[in-house]
Amino acid sequence: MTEQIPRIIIGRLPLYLRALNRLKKEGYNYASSRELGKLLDISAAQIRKDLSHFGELGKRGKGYEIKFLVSNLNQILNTDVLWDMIVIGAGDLGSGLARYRGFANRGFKVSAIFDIDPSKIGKKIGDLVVKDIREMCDYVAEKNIQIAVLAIPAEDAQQVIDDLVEVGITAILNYAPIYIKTPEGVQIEHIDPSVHLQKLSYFLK
Amino acid sequence: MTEQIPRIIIGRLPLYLRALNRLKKEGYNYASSRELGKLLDISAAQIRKDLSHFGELGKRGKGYEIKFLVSNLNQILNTDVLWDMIVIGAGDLGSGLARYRGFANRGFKVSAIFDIDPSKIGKKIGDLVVKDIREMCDYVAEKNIQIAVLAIPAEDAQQVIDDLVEVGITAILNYAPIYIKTPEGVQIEHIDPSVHLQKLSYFLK
DNA sequence: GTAAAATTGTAAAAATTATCACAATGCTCA
DNA sequence: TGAGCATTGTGATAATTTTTACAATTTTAC
Repeated sequence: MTEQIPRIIIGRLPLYLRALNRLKKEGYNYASSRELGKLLDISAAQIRKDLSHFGELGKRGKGYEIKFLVSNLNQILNTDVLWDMIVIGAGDLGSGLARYRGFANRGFKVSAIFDIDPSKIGKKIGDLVVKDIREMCDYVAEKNIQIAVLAIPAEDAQQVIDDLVEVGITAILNYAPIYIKTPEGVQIEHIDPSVHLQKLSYFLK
Repeated sequence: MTEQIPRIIIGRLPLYLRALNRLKKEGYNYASSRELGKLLDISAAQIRKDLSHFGELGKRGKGYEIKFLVSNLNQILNTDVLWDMIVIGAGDLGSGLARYRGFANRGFKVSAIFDIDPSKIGKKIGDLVVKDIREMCDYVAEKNIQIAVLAIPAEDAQQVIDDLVEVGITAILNYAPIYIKTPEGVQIEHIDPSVHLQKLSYFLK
């Protein structure tokens, strides 16, 4: 890829993928940009333009062959393989993530979960056993893990991130309600339900 | 407010608020747009411009008085009151949300949790007891609830939303991995960890 | 086999969003 | 008290993102 694809476009690709997989499951073989747009509340032109960055993926007069487009999007997003992730924090959220069935068919797998609390270490969560956070760095280095999911209190987040980056983590999904500094080249996404709720409450009353 | 504030600006206000509250806790009384920007990785000019939509909230030469700005942002976002919310779905995620301590000081409170599964109904989660989903509509109508958090499988989401909107819900935080249609005036935000992870995995390898 | 309909891919235009640059103002400190 | 410093608020400008509009192409229906 010679040109740099804007991040805002990358952000929409997973939505296209999700919608396409749903249509596939419902038995469709083709989807037009108009149908897809209606399903996602995104303009058809935008979908076409977004996809056009990655080649001519559609068929004039017919639309996009779902299987083909799904395969292409998975390749673009690097989700044509299964990425091992670690979860840090075995509270309600971390446990939920470790047990979550929804990752597998999206390209991800929780391969270990860590906590600092001795009362949680050794506990079984789904197929996993909570490991001591002191084993975290060795685990990441040894298994060559690239993705970490942070489900720990805000005050511990920066230190843990620093440690993780040191041993090779390059992608972070952060549930701690705090902004975290990462070096160039380490990607981070934030999920804070309160932030979303506050966006919503602006419109209330 | 006569002019319409762009949604993208509204979306940043909760981040400002979160950073300001952190600074306040650390003992600061004033914050400049430059300091705030550094903390959030947002340009100082953008922060100033965003805030300028709501009046002259800063002091030249000094910065923004944190207490004053926090109070203003809370008023703008309607989080100067505590909103009762309901959570639908008492799985790992729903339970985690019901127990989550982080909502209270952000303006929200889980006031009830519902599930369809008889084995979950009646179970205690934190201070709450899981209610039968058949009571959901009456509860919303009677208590005048406006915010619902959806933590149920994708295939059930649209029907539940339709029911909720019918009885007066106007803001939805959706954890179901699916796009959902809502009528004009009903605001919705989506959280799907796989979508975030796929945005990250684009940059891997 | 042909005409009408459907749909993509994409240049150009429009709209939106972010940055720059600086006058205006208040603070700090000798 | 006044000079210098810091910082806001904001027009103007730049960059990015979205929409429009349509030629090119394929499919569909008769």
